[in-house]
Amino acid sequence: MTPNYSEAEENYIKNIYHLQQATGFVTTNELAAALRSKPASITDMLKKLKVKKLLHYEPYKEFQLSPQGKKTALGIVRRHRLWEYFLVEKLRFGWDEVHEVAEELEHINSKKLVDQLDAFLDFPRFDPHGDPIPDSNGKMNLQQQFCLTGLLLNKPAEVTSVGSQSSELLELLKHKNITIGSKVEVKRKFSFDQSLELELDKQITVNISKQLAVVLFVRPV
Amino acid sequence: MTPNYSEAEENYIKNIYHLQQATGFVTTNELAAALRSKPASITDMLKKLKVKKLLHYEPYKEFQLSPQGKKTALGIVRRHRLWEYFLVEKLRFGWDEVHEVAEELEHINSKKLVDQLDAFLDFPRFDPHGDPIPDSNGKMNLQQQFCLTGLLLNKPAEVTSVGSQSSELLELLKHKNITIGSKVEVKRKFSFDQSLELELDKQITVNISKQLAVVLFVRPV
DNA sequence: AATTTTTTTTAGGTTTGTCTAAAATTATTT
DNA sequence: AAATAATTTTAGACAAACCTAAAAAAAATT
Repeated sequence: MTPNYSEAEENYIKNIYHLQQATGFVTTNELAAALRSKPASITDMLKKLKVKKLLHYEPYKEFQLSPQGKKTALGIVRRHRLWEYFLVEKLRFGWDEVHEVAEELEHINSKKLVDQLDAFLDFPRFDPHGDPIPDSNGKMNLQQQFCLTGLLLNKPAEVTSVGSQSSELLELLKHKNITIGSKVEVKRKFSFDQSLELELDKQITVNISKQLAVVLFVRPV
Repeated sequence: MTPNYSEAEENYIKNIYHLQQATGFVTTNELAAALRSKPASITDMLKKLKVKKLLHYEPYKEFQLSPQGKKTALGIVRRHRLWEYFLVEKLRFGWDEVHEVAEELEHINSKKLVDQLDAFLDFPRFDPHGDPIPDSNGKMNLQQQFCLTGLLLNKPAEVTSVGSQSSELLELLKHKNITIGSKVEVKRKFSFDQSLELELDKQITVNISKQLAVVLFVRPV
């Protein structure tokens, strides 16, 4: 039925999928940065993915996943997020420790395994980072979430996801006591450096740099 | 600390471990058959495993795992059997469907993942095939089980494990309604073909060929 | 003990996925 | 529009893990 792809191919597909969310297209250099490899290696693989009809690609042009490629990507994202949910809910991982292990688990492509895991977890719709989990047909709940920088003053909201899993970011969030689910309200905006003063869980007040604000996503409550 | 080995290396180590249970030593041809690959490929890898100090090996001689290699093997076996237990107990897999998926899961070597999984499962001591699961130090419960051919007449016993996971064997067991945990009693032994007449679960009577009897293991009850 | 058979190793080749260095193309600047 | 800079591709190499065919060693036969 659906072919099986190598771990390397899957990593390319997954990263192209995430990168093309922004503008619909991805460049060789962008993808090389995301995969921490060299542009020459990217070109090699792009040609292979094109032959396998996973990618729309012409030399020297930007590229994007074909419908086939997108479907494959959604399968990988589904597996990744289900395993993250499992690790946090069942194996008591911290939500900031799951990423690496899920990167390995996501490559095990057994329909029975994944669907039974989904059922065992009671068909969760969002992973521990707040990102939606595709169902077995690849359908995802859209999120009515947006960037913290766009949140109006004194509007109560809830942190739903973070824009990166870098350990630097997670360290900072832990230190500031911000997690998925934290209740926040923007109290002041400083135009000098675009930093924000935030009220956290109706209690303490913290300051947030612009760099941090752009990677925090919230939903009004 | 402990190095990380490739999937291929782990498969070699695991198979050498199982094969050397019989006589303490393994030959190139034996291992090639077990891994469904060619003797020349085996030789290549043996040299690499020797360099990594996982294997005692001299050209043209039989070989066996070093203490390091055995420890590594026990880690792989632990992961394999824990995942098998998880698949059967939590994800409702049949005990005859778990092997392939567990072969993939076993290669994910994260101490936290494996130890938390172990805890989540309540530290099971035996996998669904009746084989003992090593603890986090590599210690296993010895089994007081023996081959069905050695079971005395009219001694009640319980099937604890099977000597192979071949689909042919599993098909036959399913047909005869024999599973791990079945209660059996040997009623007659026919010396002509060394077949056995068995009473199953105090109810029906079935006939078992010698070839089948040698791969069934039991424990007196 | 010499010959034949079997087992194991060596030599050389293939595929996948990576790399560096150089060439080609596209984009930007002057 | 020409020159420069940035991006992308090509060419050629490399490591891992496999293969086939031939050579070497060990085991079994006569």
